[in-house]
Amino acid sequence: MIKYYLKKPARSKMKEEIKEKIVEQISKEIPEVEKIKDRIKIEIPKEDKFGDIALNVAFLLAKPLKKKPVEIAGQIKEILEKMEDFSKVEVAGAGFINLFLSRSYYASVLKRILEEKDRYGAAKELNRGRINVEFVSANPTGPLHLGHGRGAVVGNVQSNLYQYIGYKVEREFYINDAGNQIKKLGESVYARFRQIEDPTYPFPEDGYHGEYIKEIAEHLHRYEREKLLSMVDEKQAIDFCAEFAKELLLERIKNDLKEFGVEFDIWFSEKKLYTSGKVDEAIQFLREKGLIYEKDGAVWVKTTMYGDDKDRVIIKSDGTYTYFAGDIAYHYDKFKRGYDFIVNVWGADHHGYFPRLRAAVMAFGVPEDWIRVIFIQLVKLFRNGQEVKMSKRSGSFVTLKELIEEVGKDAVIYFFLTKDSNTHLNFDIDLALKKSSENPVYYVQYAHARICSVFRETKERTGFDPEQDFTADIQLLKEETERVLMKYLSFIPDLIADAAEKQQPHKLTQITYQLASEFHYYYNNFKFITPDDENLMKARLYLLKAIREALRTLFRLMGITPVERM
RNA sequence: GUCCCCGUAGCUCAGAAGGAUAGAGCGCGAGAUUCCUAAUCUCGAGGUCGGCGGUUCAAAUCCGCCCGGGGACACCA
Repeated sequence: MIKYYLKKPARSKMKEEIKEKIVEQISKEIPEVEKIKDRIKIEIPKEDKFGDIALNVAFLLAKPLKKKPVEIAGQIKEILEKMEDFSKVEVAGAGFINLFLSRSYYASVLKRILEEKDRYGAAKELNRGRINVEFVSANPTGPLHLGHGRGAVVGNVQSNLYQYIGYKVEREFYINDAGNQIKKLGESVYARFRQIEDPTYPFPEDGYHGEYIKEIAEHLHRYEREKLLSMVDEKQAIDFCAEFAKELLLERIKNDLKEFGVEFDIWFSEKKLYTSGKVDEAIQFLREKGLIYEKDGAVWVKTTMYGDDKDRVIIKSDGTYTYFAGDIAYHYDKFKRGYDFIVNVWGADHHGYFPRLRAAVMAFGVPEDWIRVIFIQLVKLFRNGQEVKMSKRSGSFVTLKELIEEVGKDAVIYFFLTKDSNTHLNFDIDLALKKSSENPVYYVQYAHARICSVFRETKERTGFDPEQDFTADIQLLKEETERVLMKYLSFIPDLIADAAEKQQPHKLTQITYQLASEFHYYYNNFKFITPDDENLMKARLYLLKAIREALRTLFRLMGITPVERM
């Protein structure tokens, strides 16, 4: 699937700040550095022996200076060694410059984390722009299934991420309450209603088979039997069933999402688009721009003007609107609301639909990347190593609600975020239920609970309560593991911002897992409760407290519970 | 036919938008508990990054061609 994200690479704050400083120093002796400035990469090496930050500057200067990268690196090393942000500067490999951050730098990082708490690194003000994220948008014709759940998590977490980097986000659910699906819903419910008294009453061929349809029919039979049977016109009865079922199912959807921690600011009704004349308004707008014409008795829009393969019909020859017409009107409405950009979270099966919608939207006069789409691939459920086959048509499928009831909200969210939304996801129910390190959800939650446990134990044993505000001397944290932890903590805002800008919320699970893993290692190799060395104890607890806040920041973004006791 | 996505360890997948010896989890093999939670950790084996060219100091990553898998191309919603 195509990845539609911001074309500009992430400009993370910390890396940019460091880069500016470094370039400033180098340019004093090597002015050529200004020319290759944009290509300088501030990298966080995978291996700690390569330092906290790696620079590729020497490679970039090789050509203009006509010297070997290693020689240039040596020269730059001497310049950077004078800067106090770095405790050590090394030249390695063919010309990498590895920088080691100093303890005083880390002290400021930890302090900042404890001040910002579970909003570590988050934008203080939502002044970067106002955007709209539309997701789930399930037809109110049945319960939410796993695909919707994945879309809900991805849409919600991506919204959180946008807020983290400073956007004001409006979450929107588009209710497909017009058209054939709702009609089928009404027919299905009505047929089940009639079958209660007359089992031979025909069920519509492509109707909805789920048990919930029967339940609704039974409810109607109990409370609205006379009313429905007295309707002379069957169509009227079907409409009544449709309306009743739709409202009920929509309520259920809302409740399921709420329990899942997902809430919307706007519930937008498709039906209202038509009744309020917004479709005609949008078509009129396009007509004035000369993008509308008639052919073969239908009305077409010239989407080819904006990169679509072919023009598209918006009013069929029978006079009714196509679904596309509704979508154009819907997006015209969003356009008029004045967002800086909008994001749509769609099932991957709508992939081919994107160019045409983008074309229509571009006709409104917005740039190409004003509309962005995140595609959600299929979720397959596995139990006992076997795929749990799902079919909505036959009515045999596991709903989102059932899955949450079985494995818990946190596991569902976490598992939905383990892979790029763009790739197929295998959901292993057995793994999600395991209470061991194999289960990543337990693993990360346990890290948090463990820190809480250490704090409780500290208070118990020493009388010192780490939950209170206190200060510590970070210089005492001399272990390699501690340095690695502080380094990782310092880069977390960059990593989150990166995930936000690339629209890859699944990176949050990776960031979280890595932090948890590093902490577990620390726990297993060092003692934190050391009353005979109170200063060291406080320094370590101070670090633990920062780790806990960073975990909480990540949990908060994902919507996962920071469990204090397990 | 046109277009899009994918191909990395036995399996599931990462790979900080071109960097150092390609990583993790599971699985496999070997170990650790008088201990703040073993719901944890340590070590090891395992690779032609689908193939062939190209771009450059440097390619799993960018470009071209080929092979294999999946998907999209409605006056459906």
